[in-house]
Amino acid sequence: MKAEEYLPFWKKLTREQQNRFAYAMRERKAQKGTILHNGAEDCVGLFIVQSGQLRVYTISEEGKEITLYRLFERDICLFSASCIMSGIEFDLAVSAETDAVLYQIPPKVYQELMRESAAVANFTNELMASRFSNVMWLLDQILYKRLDSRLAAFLAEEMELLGTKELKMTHETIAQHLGSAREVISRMLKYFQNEQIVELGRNRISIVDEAKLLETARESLR
Amino acid sequence: MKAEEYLPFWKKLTREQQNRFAYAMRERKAQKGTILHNGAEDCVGLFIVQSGQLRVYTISEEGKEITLYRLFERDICLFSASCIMSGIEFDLAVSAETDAVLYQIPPKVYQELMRESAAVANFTNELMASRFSNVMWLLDQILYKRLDSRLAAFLAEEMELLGTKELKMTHETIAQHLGSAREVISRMLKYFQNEQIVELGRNRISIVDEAKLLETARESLR
DNA sequence: AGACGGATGTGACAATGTCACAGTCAAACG
DNA sequence: CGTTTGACTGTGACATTGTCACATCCGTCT
Repeated sequence: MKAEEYLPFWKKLTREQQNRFAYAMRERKAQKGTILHNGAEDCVGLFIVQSGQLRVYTISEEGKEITLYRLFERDICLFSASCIMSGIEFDLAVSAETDAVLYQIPPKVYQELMRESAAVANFTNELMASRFSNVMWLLDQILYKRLDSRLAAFLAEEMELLGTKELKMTHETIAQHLGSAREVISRMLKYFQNEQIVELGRNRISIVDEAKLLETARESLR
Repeated sequence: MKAEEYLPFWKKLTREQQNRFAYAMRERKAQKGTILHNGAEDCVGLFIVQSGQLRVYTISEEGKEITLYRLFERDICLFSASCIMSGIEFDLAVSAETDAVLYQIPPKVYQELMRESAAVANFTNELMASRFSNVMWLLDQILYKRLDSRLAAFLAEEMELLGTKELKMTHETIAQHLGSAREVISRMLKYFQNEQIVELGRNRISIVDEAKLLETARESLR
């Protein structure tokens, strides 16, 4: 395991701390769809994403979801260890959007190091600030952007991530990403189809006119 | 100045660090309405609220506002020093909602201490986690609560804070707190008036039926 | 081929936001 | 003491998004 590549504070740890860290760290494979963390009660510890893609999201009491942000290779998932961070009073869920390989660090080990080392604590700070930034960005989107624009942006992002114009996903899934309702997404996609931006099939959305999609993602402020 | 009362990490600082901190700290008085911080460019440093009440909010390009959270006595305003926190990529504004007295800590001094002391860094962490929690709470409100419920809750909170049932504020101001539009708030207040929950006047909202107000704040999930 | 279940389509209506403009009140001024 | 001015509030029409209740469709498994 080459933890040091992922952790900028590595060099500032003592040899003993490095050993403790390395000794506690485990590799974990997760299949696509696995729920890695759900709510405050389970406290699996930090994840470092070695490969694959995670989705961090919230679920309301009624079961409505919205994606807060995603994590990719080299990203670190802080909130799967939210129990060790005092001050956090909200629940997130984390799932594997693709098959993924993770390094897992037990919460207690990380917590200890954070208390001992200013470098680790400051790193954790930066990490939290990044996630905070992601959520603030989302808040802006929700408050000030139209849904058609957000939908277009989402489709463009998926296209980018998957490297294909043929997206295999249901309208319901998209609604859960955007925090909207299936019917609304369905209508909007149908509208996109009329505009020749996409072509629709069961469980399939093909981007036909990428330029127009990006245009839609950009325009239409509320 | 009794900074130590406000700062749980105080006892973990060396005498020299304590001196540096105390020497750099200044008292600052701010009149109601003063904008203490706006955007990433100005970096005044941390505030500790000695008395009064601050409002932390965002403004969109079009000028729409929404209140993220408020700070009261003994609270610490982190984002007025957002420049020293790497990882933060969003802009907030902070204003004094009442006349206020603050302790002000220069960004560089705090940054230095954060790098040196794990206690300071961990404290900063907790602080950020708290603010993050506030924003997550707000996100939940926006996504899953009806506006009438949020409005009722806001009026109840104001009543509580000011210790009076006679609120002096404009519909526009309320809209800015809730991230809504003036017309919508006006209509909703008028509805509240019909329901004998409030009584309205120019620049004045009197809570008539507190029980009903609280009821409205509680019920009506989306 | 038929049945089943997940996925999508649709209409009606509710909630909120937007726009344009009208009315109204209170402080300030002459 | 009346008028004026600007801020505040009211209102209708319409756009956007969410909700609900069903209908329909498509692919897979018998």
